[in-house]
Amino acid sequence: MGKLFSINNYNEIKEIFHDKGLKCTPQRQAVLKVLQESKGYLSISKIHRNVKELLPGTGLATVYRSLETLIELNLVVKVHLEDGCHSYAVAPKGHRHPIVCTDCNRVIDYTECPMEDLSKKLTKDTGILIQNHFLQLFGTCKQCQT
Amino acid sequence: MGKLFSINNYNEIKEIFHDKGLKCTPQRQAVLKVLQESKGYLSISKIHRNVKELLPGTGLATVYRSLETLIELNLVVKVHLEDGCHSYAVAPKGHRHPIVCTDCNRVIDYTECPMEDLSKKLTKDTGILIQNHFLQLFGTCKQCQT
DNA sequence: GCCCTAATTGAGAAACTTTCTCAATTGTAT
DNA sequence: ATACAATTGAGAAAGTTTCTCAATTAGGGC
Repeated sequence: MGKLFSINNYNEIKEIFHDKGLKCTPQRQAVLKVLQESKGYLSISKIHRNVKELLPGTGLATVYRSLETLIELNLVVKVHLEDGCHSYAVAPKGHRHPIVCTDCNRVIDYTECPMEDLSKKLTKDTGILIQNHFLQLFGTCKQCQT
Repeated sequence: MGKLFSINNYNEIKEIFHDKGLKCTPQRQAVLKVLQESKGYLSISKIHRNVKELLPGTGLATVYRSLETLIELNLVVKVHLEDGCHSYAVAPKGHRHPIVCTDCNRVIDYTECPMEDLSKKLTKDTGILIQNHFLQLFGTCKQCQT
C-alpha cells in the first residue's frame, strides 16, 4: 500500500521497519502518526479512536500489536501515570525525561539528566550496578499557573 | 477481633486507622504484615496468596480494598515495574527511592534524592512548578553480580 | 505489473485484572 | 452486652489485554 500519511520522515521510518524484517503497514504508520501529532501521552482507547479516524477499520488488537512493535523499535515509549494507568508517547530522541503537567496533560521534555553523576556515585557507595532508571516529573506548567 | 499478628508497632498502626475513622481489621493487618515481611515488591496475586496463609478465607476484593486503604494512609506505595505491571510495597519512611535488582527482585532503598536541587533549578529554568516526581532505579545488586 | 510467501490484520473468543453489589459479619464506642 | 456503621466474602460485572485463525496485504523477485 505504500506511504499513506505524510509522516515527517517516511523513508527513515520505512527503513527502521525493514531493517528488522517488519512491514511498514498503514496501521503501524497511523499509530505512530497519532502519537507524533499528540501533544501529550495518549491512552490505548484514545489512540484507537484517533487511528480509526485515519484508518476506519482498524481493530483494537492491531493497536496493541502496533504499539508493541513500535516500542521494540524504540519509536514509542510506554509511560506510567500517577494513578497507575498506562499511556504511550513517541520516544524522545536521546536521553530525556518527561515532565507531565497535571492540569493540562501536556508534556515537556527535559534533557538534563541528574542520573549520570548519581549512578556512578551510587555504584561506588552501594556496590549496586545501576543499569537503568525511570524518572518522571509532575508539575504545573506556566499556562496552568493562573 | 483485636490484635491478630505481632506487627512491630501495633498500637501506632491501630491509631492511624482510628484517626481516620477506619477499623483495624485482621485483613488489613494481614496485608500490611505480608508487605512488611517481604524483601521486595509484591504483586496482587502474591499478596493474596500470602495473606491467605495468615487468614485463610480472605477474598481477593478485600486485598484490593485493603491496599487502597493502606495507600490512602501512606503506609503502602504502589509501584510500577519495567514491564508496566503494578506491585505494592510498604511505604518507605521519609523521602526515598527504591532500587530494584532485576535479577533477584530485591529492593534497596536509597535516601539521597537528586531531585531536591534539580526541582528548584528546573522551576527557575522552565517556569514549570514541579510538584511531584517518580524515580526508580534498576540494576544488579552485589550478590547477583557473579 | 504480476506472482508468491510470510507477515499482518480484523473479529471475536478467551484470559486476566479490577471494581461493584449486597447480604452477612465484625470492630468499636457507648 | 448492645447497637450501629464499617467491612467482608462471594460472585457478578466491567474493563483491559492477549490469543486464535481465516482472510488480507506488503515487499521481493521475476
